[in-house]
Amino acid sequence: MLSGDVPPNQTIYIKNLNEKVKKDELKRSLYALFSQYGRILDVVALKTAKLRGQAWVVFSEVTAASNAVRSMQNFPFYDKPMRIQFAKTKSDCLAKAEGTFVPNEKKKKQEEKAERKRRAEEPHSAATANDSSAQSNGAPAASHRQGKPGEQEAAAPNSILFIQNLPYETTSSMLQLLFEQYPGFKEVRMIAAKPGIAFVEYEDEVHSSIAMQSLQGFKITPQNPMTIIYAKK
DNA sequence: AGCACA
Repeated sequence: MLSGDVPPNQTIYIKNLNEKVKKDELKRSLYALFSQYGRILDVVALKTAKLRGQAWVVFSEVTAASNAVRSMQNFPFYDKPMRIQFAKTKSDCLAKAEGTFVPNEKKKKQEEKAERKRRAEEPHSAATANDSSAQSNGAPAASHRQGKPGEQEAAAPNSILFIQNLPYETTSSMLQLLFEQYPGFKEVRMIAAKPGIAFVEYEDEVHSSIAMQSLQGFKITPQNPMTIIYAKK
């Protein structure tokens, strides 16, 4: 019904993703965005002809996946509304975890597919279209639970937030994806000379406060729970 | 639109 007739499971399938976004950035942003809902075990995205614009996010809990499907449905991500369903088949990382992983099946499937295609196109032995360009990268690993909010002393409320403890590789566009979820968002500012921190501006203190509460301790990587305080005036 | 992971 709601989620494309696939029964709930730990993996969500996302389509209608912006195909211009590089695979690596896409994975990181998806990780950042979806770790709100629970521990993420894997993010899979391929840029092959048939798999671009789609991704899989594997959660450690079905409930997390369900919440993600519900809450992030049509979320404007890189200017395109995400379409989210449950994945049709079990992710390899889950099969591996429970010891039911069968690497042969995958090979067989690929062969069958290639053969079918070959037969359909040409009865003779033809060359196969080899479009596999998949590679793994420094993708997300399992994260810990959401940390408790930082214990820093509260400055006076301010429409500008000061973010600390960001991973070195954080970009302002990544932060924007995160912070623009909350109403009143205006802009993210980072300083090239000062990695690990950022300023995020909202229309007023009310809106900045809500975002602060919501994203306090948010982890872009498992080692980096962000600390958010009001910027000094 | 499109359901993979090597």
